[in-house]
Amino acid sequence: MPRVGLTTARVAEAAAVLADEVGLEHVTLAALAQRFGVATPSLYTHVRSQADARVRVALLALEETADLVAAALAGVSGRDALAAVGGVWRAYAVAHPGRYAATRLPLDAATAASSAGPRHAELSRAAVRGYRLGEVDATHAVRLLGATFHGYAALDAAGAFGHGPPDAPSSDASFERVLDGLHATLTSWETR
Amino acid sequence: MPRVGLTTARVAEAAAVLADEVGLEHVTLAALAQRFGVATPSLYTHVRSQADARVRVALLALEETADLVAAALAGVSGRDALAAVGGVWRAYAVAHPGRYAATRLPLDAATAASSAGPRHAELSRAAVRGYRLGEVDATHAVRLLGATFHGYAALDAAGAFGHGPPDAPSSDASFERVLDGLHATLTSWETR
DNA sequence: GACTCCTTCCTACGGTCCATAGGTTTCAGC
DNA sequence: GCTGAAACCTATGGACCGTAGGAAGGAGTC
Repeated sequence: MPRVGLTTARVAEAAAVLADEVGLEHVTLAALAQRFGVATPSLYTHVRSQADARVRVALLALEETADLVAAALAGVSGRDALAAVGGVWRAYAVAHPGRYAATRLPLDAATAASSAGPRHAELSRAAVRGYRLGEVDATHAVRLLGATFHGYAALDAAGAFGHGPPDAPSSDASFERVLDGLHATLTSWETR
Repeated sequence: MPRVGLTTARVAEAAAVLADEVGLEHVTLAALAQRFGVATPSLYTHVRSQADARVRVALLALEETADLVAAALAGVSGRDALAAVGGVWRAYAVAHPGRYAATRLPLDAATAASSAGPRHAELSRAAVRGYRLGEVDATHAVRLLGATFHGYAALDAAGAFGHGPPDAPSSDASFERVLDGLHATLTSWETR
């Protein structure tokens, strides 16, 4: 029997592809094994459990999005920087719904610390650097950005913006207004 | 064998309690049946499937939160109204994590239309009424509020605000700043 | 080129759960 | 007491997770 050449990384990658195709909650080890042409238990050499496989999708997606955000942020500041970060998440959530959902998984402290999460925090701080905020205010701003962008992506993914009347404004239009709002808020962010 | 007296409503209520205790993803029909002292298949008289049970938790939670928001909004406007709506969601997400998670489930169009979702949209519109926005801008504002509050609750629930350094500002403090930001944005929300 | 041994991958298995099929019992109303 | 519609049951099949223990591929050694 020829060996397939499984590795932890290849399993994680396949899990990510599968997640995008069928949704993160349908990423089963059975389906992954079938995709590799391998018996289910063989995967346990490379992944500890089903939950572990999903966490690895999250780590992979966090790395990917961090790279995308870093690239999008190059050479821009102010509202453009906000649009860059928000745009990456919005586009990623549409293009890779399973991976995006994985980024919303709660990670334990050690895993979170060694993930690209801290890099995301750094990138967000960089995105608001142009607004010349203090240390603490920058933290608040990073949280505001994270909450807004992820909340927006989540509502969009859940179809919440499509449940209204047909003449309602488009999600794109609302997103521009959201960026306007964030920009205005950060521009005149007087310290309390 | 004495009958337990199951009804769809009682099953949904039990599912909600269970969801808060063990998490929405662990709401199994087996666990529900055990809680009632009943065989698993007996539940199918009242609920179509496991997914149906979870959707019913969502509908129940949307009703509950709509009532809470309506009560919190009574007699307030402006920033206080924003704080009222946001405060309800934040408190609910902490007090009823399983129910809250259920409110994030995607619903099909018919279910969404007959849920308390439209009432939530109406309530949010009422919350921003004091800012005297136009029809379209009000829609944008409602989306902004929804995205921000739910994104914030999600990040908080995922522990994203606890992964930072120990001297980072509290989640409560950031939330106040978020309210400030939303208030400032809506106050000077010039039409494009 | 045969040997060794680590690793990969296998079969076999037990357990939990969802969901359907079809029978039995409870109980309200007559 | 009778009847019929429920509620609730047992039996069953199927999907999946995860463990145990064995067989086989293949890299490195002599």
